[in-house]
Amino acid sequence: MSFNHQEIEKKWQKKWDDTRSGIVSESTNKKDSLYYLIMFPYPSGSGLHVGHVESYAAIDILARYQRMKGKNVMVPIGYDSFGLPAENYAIKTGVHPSKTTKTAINTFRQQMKSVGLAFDWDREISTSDPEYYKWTQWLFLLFYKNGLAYRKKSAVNWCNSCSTVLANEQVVAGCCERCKSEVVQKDLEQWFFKTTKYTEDLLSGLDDLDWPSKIKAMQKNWIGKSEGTNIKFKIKNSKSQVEVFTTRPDTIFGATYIVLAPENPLVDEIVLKEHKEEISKYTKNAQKKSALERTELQKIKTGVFTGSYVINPVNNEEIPVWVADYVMMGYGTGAIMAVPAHDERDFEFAEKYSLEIRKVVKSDDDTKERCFSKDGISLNSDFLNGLKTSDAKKKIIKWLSEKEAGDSMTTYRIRDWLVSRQRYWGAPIPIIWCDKCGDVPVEEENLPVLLPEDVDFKPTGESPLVGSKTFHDVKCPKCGNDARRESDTIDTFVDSSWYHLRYCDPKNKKVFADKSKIDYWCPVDLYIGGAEHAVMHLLYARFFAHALNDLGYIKFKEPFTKLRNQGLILGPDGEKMSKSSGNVVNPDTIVLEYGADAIRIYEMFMGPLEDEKPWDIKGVVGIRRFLDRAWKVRSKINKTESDELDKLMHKTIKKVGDDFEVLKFNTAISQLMIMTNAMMEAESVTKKTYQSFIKLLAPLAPHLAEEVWEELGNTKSVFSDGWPTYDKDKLVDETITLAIQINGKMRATIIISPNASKDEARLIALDDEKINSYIKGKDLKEIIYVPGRIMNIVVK
RNA sequence: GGGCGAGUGGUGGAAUUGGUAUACACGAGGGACUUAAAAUCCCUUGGAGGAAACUCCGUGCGGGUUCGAGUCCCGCCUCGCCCACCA
Repeated sequence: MSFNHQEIEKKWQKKWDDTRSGIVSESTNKKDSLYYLIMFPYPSGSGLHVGHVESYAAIDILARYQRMKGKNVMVPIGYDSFGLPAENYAIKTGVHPSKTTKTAINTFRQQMKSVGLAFDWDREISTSDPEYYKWTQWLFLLFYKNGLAYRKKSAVNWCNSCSTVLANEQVVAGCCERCKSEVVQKDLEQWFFKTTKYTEDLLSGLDDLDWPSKIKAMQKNWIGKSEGTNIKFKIKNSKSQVEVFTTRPDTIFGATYIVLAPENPLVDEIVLKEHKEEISKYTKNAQKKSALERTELQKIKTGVFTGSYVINPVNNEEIPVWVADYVMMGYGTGAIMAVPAHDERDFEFAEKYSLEIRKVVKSDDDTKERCFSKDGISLNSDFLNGLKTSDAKKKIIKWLSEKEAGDSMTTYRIRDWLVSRQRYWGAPIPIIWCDKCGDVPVEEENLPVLLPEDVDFKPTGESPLVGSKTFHDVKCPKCGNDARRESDTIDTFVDSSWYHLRYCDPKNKKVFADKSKIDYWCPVDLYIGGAEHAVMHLLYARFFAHALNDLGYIKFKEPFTKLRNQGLILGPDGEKMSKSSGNVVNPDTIVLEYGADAIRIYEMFMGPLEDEKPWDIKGVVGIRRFLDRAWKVRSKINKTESDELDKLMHKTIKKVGDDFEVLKFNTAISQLMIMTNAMMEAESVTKKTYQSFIKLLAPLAPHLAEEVWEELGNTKSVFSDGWPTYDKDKLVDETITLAIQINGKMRATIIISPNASKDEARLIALDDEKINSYIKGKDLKEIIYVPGRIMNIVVK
């Protein structure tokens, strides 16, 4: 006999929807509040994925568990609904993104409800909703007014395929993070957020976070702090100087040439007439190259001599200045001093162009032909000779700074966040351009700046908003003259940088969220999502929190106290699920055939939450069998049960609770299976024990638990009756099997009290026939006894 | 090149953080029920040897520490992910 999951699910899902019991979270003065958050989904047309179900089920189970323990838990849900897929779909089909988005959201909601997720539906938000993006625009203006949003012309990443600029974080190995096509450099005037204002805070803030070390490392890596020295080389026959950045100032006596990045503004200034043509050809060519080409591995280094020389401050030597695209403008000062004897890249370049290679650091291994880039002892370096690299660095920095020829300098890889996009489906940037007044912010009472409907979606390199008749032309709020709106939209990563704040107070019309409500819920106690957001969303959201903290809007700097990444669920073939491989598992069909409880438990039972693991439909069948057995235990209910069963129940209560606390759902489920098997084997089970079991199962299998609970004669929800408690005395057994090792090898077991003394244990062990056969005729050297764990008899 | 992580049965994975390796589940084999199948229930299931009691081997490889190592240390191998001409 099997239970009818379809009927049960329909019944309880309706009941939960009607009563909203235990789901709606109020900010009260109750202290025990928890804020659990999952990274909200992009509502794609293909619907909910089994990967979504994994993290959502995990959060849902924890939330239900904590609510049973009396905590006030908020688990909100919403949709990251602005973005390119809907817009690209519109370009192809002509269907407006708002329409497809609405449909997709309805599908998502229905699917999430079908797996019994107890989200607080009253807090549902959607980033493309004007009620939401009004506040995205408001925050943009807040940043603008406080100097955290600014406009600047610079070389930016441009994706031809997406027809928009991209932030540095959205360029992966020279390609667009979204569409994987090549990214090129363009000189454009764009809007930026000043993330670099909080660089050090973003770095140090990582220390106290309970986040996977990998994500912390990635953020650290991305911020890319590098401590080195800025050295000034005077240009011969000029008042100007070249500033270079190096982490090895101790090798300055080995600097045999200088390299400028092609984009370095100094190039034009110092290049000699006879070299001008060649240089401009080279720099133009370099600019045309994509970031991918520039950084391509094994690339043959190229460069051109400028004709100019600089003076080395330590020995007044004249050093030639070259331009080469192996030096990047975006890092350090866009110029380096080349020390070919001690840097691989410089070595390669020097060999090619026959530049001097001068050794100034002694290596441990002189037989090596190639350059030596590790630390060693300085030589051929005048006053640095004989010093260890670390000491030489100190000495030269002191020397340079005294001569005002250089100083310590810290550089970072992180750049300000480019937030404008030349695309339609996003929040319009709330700025008005006036010929007289320049850029003027839209007044607060005129927010939101609504997305116009009368646009041609086709990207032209300009924002599609440019073509709108209703949108573009406005009066300047300052002077009243004819003006035009900024037509770019805001990067959708801005939308998702503050949604966790809006959840605290999603319907507020006066502020983005009431301060007291943010104080009550935030920061987020547990955040679950994919690791792919390591340096984009998570860094941006942290920046927002740091900025809003700085501006006095929130009390905390770090928005997500604890973070966990769910592992990827692979297809049955062990490959990443994708439409093209045809290995995508649709949760709907699983829910229909095996039930919502089965898919929830199966996804938790597959393995540790953070691991990558393949889908196996046989596993779902196994879980369904377990649920059927758990259901069938009802027929065993009687007045009595064995002591062993009672004890096992208490152990199970402890184990399941402990495992939930640390998100080890797989072992919690395994314990429930052990309990179920024991109940099925038992003569009878008391109602009390079975009810406790059902409560433990309830967070995992809420539908089944509610149904059984009601059948057992309870009138209120199983979730309203509290989490079972265990009796400590019942966790220990009167006797246990103790493993006996002889010389470290497991040889026998004895039955003994877990807290027997060493003498007692020794007596029993030495009385054992089998043990005796091993130690007969040998010298007993030592007996190691760990009560309740092991005894090791050492003989010779 | 740098950083992070992982290697345990046929498979997914357990192992109280140094104490009976392989819990739980899947799969496989055998049996019961059935006209038959499905479902369900019971038994077996790391490898090798043995009729059996039992013995030996066994957590990627090689060392080490320890009474005792999947777990700690040193040196390798393999795989995965992230970053990378970062000066």
